[in-house]
Amino acid sequence: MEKEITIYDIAKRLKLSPATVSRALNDHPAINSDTKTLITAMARQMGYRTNTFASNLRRQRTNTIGVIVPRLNSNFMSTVLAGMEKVANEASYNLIISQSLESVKKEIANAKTMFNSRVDGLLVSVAYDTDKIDHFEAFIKKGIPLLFFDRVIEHKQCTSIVIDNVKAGYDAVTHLIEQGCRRIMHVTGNLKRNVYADRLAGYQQALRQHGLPYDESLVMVTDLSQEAGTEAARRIQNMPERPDGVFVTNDFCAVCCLITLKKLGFSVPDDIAVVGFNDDPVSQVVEPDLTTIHYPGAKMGEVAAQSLINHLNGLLDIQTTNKIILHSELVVRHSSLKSSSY
Amino acid sequence: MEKEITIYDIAKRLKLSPATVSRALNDHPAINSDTKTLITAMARQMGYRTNTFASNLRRQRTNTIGVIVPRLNSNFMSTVLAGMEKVANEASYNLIISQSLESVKKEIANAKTMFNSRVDGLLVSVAYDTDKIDHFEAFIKKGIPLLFFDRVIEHKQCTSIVIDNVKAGYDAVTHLIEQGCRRIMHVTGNLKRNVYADRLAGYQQALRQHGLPYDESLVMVTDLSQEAGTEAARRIQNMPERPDGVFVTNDFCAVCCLITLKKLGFSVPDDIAVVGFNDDPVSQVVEPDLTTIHYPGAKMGEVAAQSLINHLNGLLDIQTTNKIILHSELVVRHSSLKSSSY
DNA sequence: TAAGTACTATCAATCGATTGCATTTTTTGT
DNA sequence: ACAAAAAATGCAATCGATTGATAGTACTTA
Repeated sequence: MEKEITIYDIAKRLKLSPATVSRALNDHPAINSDTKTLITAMARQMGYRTNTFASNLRRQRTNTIGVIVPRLNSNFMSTVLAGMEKVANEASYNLIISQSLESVKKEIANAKTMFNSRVDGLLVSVAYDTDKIDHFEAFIKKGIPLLFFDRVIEHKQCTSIVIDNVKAGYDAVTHLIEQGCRRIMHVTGNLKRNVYADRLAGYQQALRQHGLPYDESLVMVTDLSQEAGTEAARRIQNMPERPDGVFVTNDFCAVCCLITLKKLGFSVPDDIAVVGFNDDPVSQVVEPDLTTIHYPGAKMGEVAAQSLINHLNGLLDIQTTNKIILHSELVVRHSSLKSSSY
Repeated sequence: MEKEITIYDIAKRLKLSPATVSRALNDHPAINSDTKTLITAMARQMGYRTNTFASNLRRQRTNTIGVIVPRLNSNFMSTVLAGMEKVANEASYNLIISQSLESVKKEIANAKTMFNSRVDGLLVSVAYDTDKIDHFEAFIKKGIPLLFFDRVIEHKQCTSIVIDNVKAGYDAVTHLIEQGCRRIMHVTGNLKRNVYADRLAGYQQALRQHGLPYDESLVMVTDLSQEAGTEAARRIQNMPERPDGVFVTNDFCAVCCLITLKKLGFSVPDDIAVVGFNDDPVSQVVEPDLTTIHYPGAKMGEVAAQSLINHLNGLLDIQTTNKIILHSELVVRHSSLKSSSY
């Protein structure tokens, strides 16, 4: 455990003032470039490392971005985080990540921690049942930029990063209709969440546009877990008028549904076509492989982090950009291609 | 943007000294409990939040744990991280996460950042081709606890958290042998990494113990990507003496191999049995579902974080516990059950 | 040559919480 | 009621970097 080197040590050694050393290390224009070279060299030689606290204390910023997500361990979310980490790292920001585990209560606690850790900005994808955002008010009041991604909550002071979920839902269902489906079931999540509400809207829009009736009993709100997928398949089996297509807003759930359907003797896609959402790797593994909506996770993470950082660096004002919509697209695979259309 | 409240503001308001306020807020025994109540109440009322930098600057610790992983977005890793986050959060530590993207160079950069951020401790799973750990020496020298998990590097000053990879490999291969396999291929990753080297050792041990020859040409070192799985299947097809079993040390890679094998006309498990590693969700989706080694990711994250935190709180000395081995087990599914044994 | 300009570098205050030591207040025992 | 012990509080230095104001130096320019 050697002693930590400070700018004072460097200053003393070079018979300069700490102020000069500080400025030199920060590449301040008022310092002679020879002096800078000298100081930088000495700093390296002495093994100096800047003390972030002292610096933060003085500057009142942390170079840290907080991230709150429902859960870390989903393919989609970890991909988003990977994208954020990449951008943040390149801009030399640190990322503090915490998960709400889909509970508002934990989300509130996490927000408080982030607030106390004085993150420079916050990236949030809200929990399953969050409906107020009082717990983020503190950030807004203090002018700490707050940016929602994927599961967003509309707020005039916050930017949100999303895909066009209405269009995605519309595309998925239109595709099913074009494959000849006339009775399409929709398995989705909590409709409080924009992502699910919008996809439902897209579903309805597609039906309407193709002259199909909207039957509320075909919409199944679940937690989109694997069990929910299995359950959906069972329910389909027990329906008097069975659907000939199903649009599930989560790949894993869709895959479980698909597998169960097969077990129950249905032929996919001929008896019933299946479309998922997210383009999770599993969608390529299941048989038949799953038609799904490709969701640009890494991109979303990158854009979110980059926008926030640009805002922090004064390059872009988040307040003015209220919404960023990323491109998503339907990936057609075999789970939805009825043989009649080959 | 309101002014930030400090202990000085509270002190002035209550006509006390900042020292007393500080002590009261930290529940110092020398402060009268009535005074404490008074101060706590006032702090809440005024909306005080502690300034972590000032505190850190003074105390020389950060309540932050650094984590360096190869990549965030794998099922296994995100599960580990979820476990870590849970424990850290409960102990009110923050987690700074960064990914090396399997490159030593990035790993070195990340380590430097972590060092400069003065994390209180570091949790590391090394990159694909890391072979020296000079970049962690700084931590060791400074007495900053360093703990490796999963992909570990032996070091007498560091604890490592692993599963018994030799045993896992042994179990997997023994199972294949018991199913009647006599010529077993092994698709694995860089043998510099303990996890792969150990599994290979287990593979060899199982062969030896059952009187089967070790044929080096059956061991295929790859990057364990999905393409590698496909490639492995192709190679199997082109072998003069085809194997009747394959042990792949990664589920996703195994699944791709399995699917390709099927496409090439092999019957799984009858022509060739497949065993994977990790118990990734995909292993239950593929058909036939994949026999694999269940790997306790969340547990590993929890144990790693908890050990580190205990050490930091002086409850446990990391130096003495040199290695923690978690339990893993073989999960038998249909990809390896030859019909003769039904 | 005096004054003006542009560079460089320094001074000293500041960010907010912590803590060893000193001081004041309260309690205890006689 | 008073000294001694115990409890509660205050003082002031400290952690290290930053920065506005200021001073010194060298070089121009009139």
